[in-house]
Amino acid sequence: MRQSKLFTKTRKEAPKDEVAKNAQLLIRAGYVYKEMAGVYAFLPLGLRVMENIEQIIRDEVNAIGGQEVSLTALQSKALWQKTNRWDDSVVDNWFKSKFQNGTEVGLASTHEEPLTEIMSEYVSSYRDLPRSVYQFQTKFRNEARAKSGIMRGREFLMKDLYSFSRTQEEHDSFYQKAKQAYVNIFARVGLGHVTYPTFALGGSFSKYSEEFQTITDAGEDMIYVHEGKKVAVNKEVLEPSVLADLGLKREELVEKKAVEVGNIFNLGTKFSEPLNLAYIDEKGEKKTVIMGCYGIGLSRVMGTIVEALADDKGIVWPKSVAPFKAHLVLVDGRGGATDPANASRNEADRLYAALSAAGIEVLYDDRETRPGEKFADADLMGMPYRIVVSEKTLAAGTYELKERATGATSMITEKELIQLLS
RNA sequence: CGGGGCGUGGUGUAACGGCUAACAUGCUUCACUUGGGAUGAAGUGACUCCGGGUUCGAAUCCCGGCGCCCCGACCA
Repeated sequence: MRQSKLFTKTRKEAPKDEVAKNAQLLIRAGYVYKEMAGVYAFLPLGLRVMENIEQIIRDEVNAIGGQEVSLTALQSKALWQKTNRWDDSVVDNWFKSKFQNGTEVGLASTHEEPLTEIMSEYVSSYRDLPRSVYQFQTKFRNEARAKSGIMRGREFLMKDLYSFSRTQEEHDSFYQKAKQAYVNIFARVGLGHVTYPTFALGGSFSKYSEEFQTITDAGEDMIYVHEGKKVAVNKEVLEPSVLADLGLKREELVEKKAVEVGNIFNLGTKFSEPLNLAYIDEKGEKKTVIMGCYGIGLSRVMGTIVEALADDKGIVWPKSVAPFKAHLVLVDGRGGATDPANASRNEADRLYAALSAAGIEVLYDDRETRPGEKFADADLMGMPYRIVVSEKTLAAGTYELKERATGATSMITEKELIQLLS
């Protein structure tokens, strides 16, 4: 994409009303737009990042048999009353509204109820199980206090996966697969080295739940990390009995600030019981379905990547999620865009066309501005590679390649470039 | 929801109760310049968050609202 055509622009200064690094950088670089506290719009570059994260998650969840759906944001009061989760004294972050005829509705903050209801329509025999179903959905939570930029919003995109099993053993087996999928996902989005499966408070059906926590100062949680075993324990369950249970020694654990990027809950029959999700087994007996739920906040993951990897110059995207793998930067020759004999511009145009023809999408900074501004913008926007075309590189017959994460530069031919970016 | 801070051109800031609300940046035009946010010139752009009040006079003081940020509580 030609940067001169991109409707967003970068800003030199951070907005006054943001303190969080993720929001400051994402707004400065034109990835997101703040609508109100805890509510952000995703602009072209930001949407591309979000879609990349989404695709990685989709890959991994499909690989363990997840079936994708899209449930509704509007929820009926009657359904949530069946599980006693409609009342504001029980769930205090509902956004509620009414139809014109007075019927009360809510905006979903999670989807256990509606999906369990749907499954009960289709599950009746042991032959119908196990199943796992997931979606990417905008969740609405009326947080008392939105904070930390896009990391804790009132409206945010979440992947929520739910599993339906016949027995505890069957559930446990899926649980392990889901956990491994999460490990893969966080590795692929570039957070593997700072993300730990973490034991936390369980729900009503298990001793612990598991969270995936990413180490960053922007985090809200305190966790205790065991580097060797690559696991951690949330402060909320850091007790001698728990440690003994997990085979961990307190002195081997290091305290770190972290943000919860994913979680896994054993739900047991908490929802299947009241909503009547059951099956008839081989012996003709009626059994209640065992459930689990597995969430990942995509916008939070995006914010966490910025927090964890950015440097003082700006964002540093992992290749897997970057809106574009490379930022092609033209250092203009004399005459700018209007000079047909501007060799640098002609060559950059040609290279851009050649890359496009090879199926490689890059962000092409063809603007008529000075090099310093372009380099600063490229650093801020954070594409993994920066390719410079200038009179200098023209004379050398190669291009300059700079890696955003390391700052390493090298000269590279067109052929090598196509290979690198394919 | 408790506590604290803050609302001024698009953005970031300044302005003793007193001149036409200043500076920087952005944007437009011209000149010059082209490897790390250049330079000069000319333009553009603000009911100082909203509503009341005090005062000869309010961006500034007072009251009420709304919004934003931070700490805490909360966080399926």
